[in-house]
Amino acid sequence: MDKTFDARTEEPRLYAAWEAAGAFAAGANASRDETFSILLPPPNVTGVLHMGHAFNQTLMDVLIRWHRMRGFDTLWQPGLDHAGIATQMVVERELAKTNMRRTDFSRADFTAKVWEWKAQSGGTIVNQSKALGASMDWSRSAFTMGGAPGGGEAEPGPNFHDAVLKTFVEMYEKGLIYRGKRLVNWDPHFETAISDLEVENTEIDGHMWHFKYPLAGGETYEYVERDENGVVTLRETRDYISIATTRPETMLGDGAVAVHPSDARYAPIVGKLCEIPVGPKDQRRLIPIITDAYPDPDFGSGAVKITGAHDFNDYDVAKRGNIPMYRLMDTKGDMRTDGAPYAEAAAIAQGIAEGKREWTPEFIDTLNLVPDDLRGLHRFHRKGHDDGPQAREHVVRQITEEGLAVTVPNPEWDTADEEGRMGLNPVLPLVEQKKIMAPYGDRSKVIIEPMLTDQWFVATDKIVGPALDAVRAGETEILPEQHRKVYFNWLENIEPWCISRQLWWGHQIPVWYGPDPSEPFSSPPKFFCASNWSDAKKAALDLYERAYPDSKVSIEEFSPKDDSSWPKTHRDYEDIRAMGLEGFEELYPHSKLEQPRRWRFSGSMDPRTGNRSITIKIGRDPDVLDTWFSSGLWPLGTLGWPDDTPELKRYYPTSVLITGFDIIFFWVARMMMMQQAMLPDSLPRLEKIPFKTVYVHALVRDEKGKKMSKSLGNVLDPLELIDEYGADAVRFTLTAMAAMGRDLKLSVDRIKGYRNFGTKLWNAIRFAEMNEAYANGSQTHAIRMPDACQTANKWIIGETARARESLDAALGAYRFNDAANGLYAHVWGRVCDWYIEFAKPLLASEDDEIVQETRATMAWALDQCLILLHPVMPFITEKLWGETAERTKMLIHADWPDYTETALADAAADAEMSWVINLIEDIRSVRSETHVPAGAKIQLVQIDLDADGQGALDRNRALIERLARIEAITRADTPPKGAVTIPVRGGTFCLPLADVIDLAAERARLTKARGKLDKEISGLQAKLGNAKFVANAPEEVVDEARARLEDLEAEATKLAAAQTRLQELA
RNA sequence: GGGCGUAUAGCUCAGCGGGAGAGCACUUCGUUGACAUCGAAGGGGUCACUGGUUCAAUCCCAGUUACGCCCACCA
Repeated sequence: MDKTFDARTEEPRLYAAWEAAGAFAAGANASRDETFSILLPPPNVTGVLHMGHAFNQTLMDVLIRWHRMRGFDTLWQPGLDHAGIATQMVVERELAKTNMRRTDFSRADFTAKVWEWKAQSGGTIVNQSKALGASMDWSRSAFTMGGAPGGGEAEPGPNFHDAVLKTFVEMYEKGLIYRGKRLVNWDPHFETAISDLEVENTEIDGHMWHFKYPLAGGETYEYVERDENGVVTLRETRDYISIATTRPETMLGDGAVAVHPSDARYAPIVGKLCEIPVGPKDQRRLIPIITDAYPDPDFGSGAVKITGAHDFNDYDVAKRGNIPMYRLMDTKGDMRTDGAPYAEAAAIAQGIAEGKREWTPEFIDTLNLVPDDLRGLHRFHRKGHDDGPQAREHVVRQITEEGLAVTVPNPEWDTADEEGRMGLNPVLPLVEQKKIMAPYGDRSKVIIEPMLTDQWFVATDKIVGPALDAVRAGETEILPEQHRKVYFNWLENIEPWCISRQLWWGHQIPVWYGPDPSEPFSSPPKFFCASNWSDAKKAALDLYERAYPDSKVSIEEFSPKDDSSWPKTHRDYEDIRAMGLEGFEELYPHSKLEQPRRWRFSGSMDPRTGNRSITIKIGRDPDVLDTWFSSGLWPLGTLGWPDDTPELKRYYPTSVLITGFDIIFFWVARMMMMQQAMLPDSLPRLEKIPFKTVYVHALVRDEKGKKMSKSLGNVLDPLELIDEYGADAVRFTLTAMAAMGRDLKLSVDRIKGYRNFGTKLWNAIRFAEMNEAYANGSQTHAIRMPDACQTANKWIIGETARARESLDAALGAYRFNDAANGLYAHVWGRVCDWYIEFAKPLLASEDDEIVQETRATMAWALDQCLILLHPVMPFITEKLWGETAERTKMLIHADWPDYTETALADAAADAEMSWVINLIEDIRSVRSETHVPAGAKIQLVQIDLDADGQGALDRNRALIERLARIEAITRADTPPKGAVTIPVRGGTFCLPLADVIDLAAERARLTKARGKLDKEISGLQAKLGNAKFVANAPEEVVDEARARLEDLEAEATKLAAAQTRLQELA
């Protein structure tokens, strides 16, 4: 055997052997009925393996391998997530390299490109997981877009597409999914809505501007400010109301100014109109001053402008107060360019404000209240763009120039002399530099714009109940427990989930739109929700035939050439208007197309027969579903649902989900809701819940505790680490550091240390090989636990049983760090440090029985190490397993032991070996402290010894002599002069070191030892002297203290005697 | 603003009601035929602070301080 394990060449070979043997397949090595199943949280197709994956896959693999060896019917279900935005982004970036954009392609052509990309470079992460040793059942690999159009036959795994559409349709039919115009988070970069969870709030340096909204008609009022005691601190006549804002560009869409009902300062002007101070002077809009509970009188001026279409708070206020809302921006977040010129739009809005006409939701999109000079500009100036001032900057400038900014005195004005004041302004506009929280898209890193658009939502409040109940009842256990609270907190306050995305890559929403028969040319549309075209068509035909009994109805699919954006831009709107109504006006003269439609309604009447025929084109919603909607179906979808597959019966509910805390909301909570919503009510609750346990692991950080990130350059690449130290070392490190509930700081030193641990094991086996422990005369003997006589052999058998029990207990409780550390301590600290050393003299024995027994014990004990270590360090252990003997099974399928400490441990042997170990350690310690050369052999003198001690000494003489480097053990009645005393349980030993001993050093040693002993003795005495302790403490605690005191006192006596002798010597 | 968490050896962290632990680092010694990716011995801690509960507190409770993280709409 070589001196070390060559991980780089051996690991891939071993992995290939496992794969070739089908060792990972579901049910492989199953010898009992119980199942154990884990779903891999599907990595993004775009993904590469990072430390987080390595960590979470290691933990899963440990559990899977452990259960597989225990004979469970295991399934580790792998797969990939199509990752809508992320993937589309990657492919668009690729296209950008050749100066192409997504919109240069048709939707079908673009998605074909994505599929192509997926086939080429998607899923590299799969092979990377293999390097880690992950034993997933690759034959069952799933994909969240599996079965979707464009994927082709090559796409393996279950038909996820069918499952997703079925889910949508069912949820729609049950009223769990609805469409509505609501304020959503809009990503202007990707031009899509995103969910609340995809928004990251980040603190940035912002400004707060203060502007004056003049009262209509130059009206004035007494503005009075008072302190807490009601004393007037400011009184002035004002003709304006002061507003603070961080987003001046949204002023254009204001519908009102709100103050708190209790705010006395503004009471005189509530109900009056004020003017938005932007736009052409003669077309300024007037808006009402209203009251609402939302404004905080103590913040800013206490007055808030209400822009319902671009702010979540304002949206609520506007809905409460029926305040008009106007969308100001297009899908890119630029100021709108569509619709009528400003003058026309403003006049209509003015009519609404004055109560002359009613505001309807249609105005949100049809009225463009952006002044002509600002149309087409960006919302605000973007850092790093050299395109000058944008809407925000212009608004601020215009207001300031007009003198409508709230001002503060210019500090320079006061200090300047008269001449210096030339060209200075006595006052400056009030602009506060302020930290503000800005919403960013988690992928685009662009500021999110709240936008009023039509989207699809899941009525989460209707499906959240079972997800909460399952955890509350403990039917799903969340570990560590602190995450339960986080889970509850989020679910108890859950908001509707926006699931539509204006992307191309994803599951297209299975809803077709058609006209309402009573109002075929105006909104709202009729929905035909069906999982395929023919069902949708059938539903449409059914509806329209009933609606138009006199006509012959035919249904066709509407397919616009370009359905790239939704909602439609102005240009699309014009196009559609131009396409006209195809000759049906006579029948429905009131029709007026005001909005883009995804349907066509046309008809004709034969003037001779009077027969009417109607053609209706219904069009499919171009949007796709949020990726998390499909990954939310991961448990059912991967197992073949909606078909009633054997896998579904067998492996659902799954045993444990291992995932990071960052996706508890995104994924875990949604899976908990969706599986239970989709499984039939007739199923027992426990059979609907997707996981018995959710183990939430912490974050892997760098060694300084920083989050690993590309921009910081502190990313540790698991593949590089595996290449350098081997997968086993990386796995062991991650397992050993996986203490529940705490982030782990990963350092290369630690990995190196565990690589050394592998080498240690390797060399222990090498030693056994050299000593023919495994050979035993025949090539293929079975390695069985021997019936040992030698104390050391009995002892290691008991220790092994202990190690197995505590390992199983640790893994059973997901205490991975305890599992790894226990293994480390057993293999290195007990087997290598002590047992192999003990075995050396035994193997050198002239008694062949002792030699054979020791060989057999060693082979067995080391075999157990291989078995117990295998889940954590699969490669090196499998290699050694094959190296040492001809085996009937690979280690990956070896039987996990079930022996117990009770059955195997021998208390007498344990006591004896700990006596021996203590003696050896004491002798070594004295040798080292008295500077006896390490190589020198010395005498050991036994002074007195009780029967147990004598027996232990006699039985282990060879071990003690070898490990403590003792020349010979002799007896004496009294310690020789100058000897160093070594008290042991039941006796005293001496090391006659008169010629080498340093009296002063020995005196110091004894004094120190006494000091330590005395301190502990007096502590124990005080404790035992306390009547309350004796009365109240459990009996065994008191007994233990007494016994310990006795031991310590005996030792102290011996040390005292040694001190006296030393004194006499001097 | 709400919630959660963490403070233990120089560093990274276990432990968590009855004797302060591990790995790394450090010091000294060591070519004892498994292993220098090693072995042996050792130094190093008022277990953040203040109170409380208890016969007993690093551990439980309350508060303080410091540092993290998550959620949230203060214009």
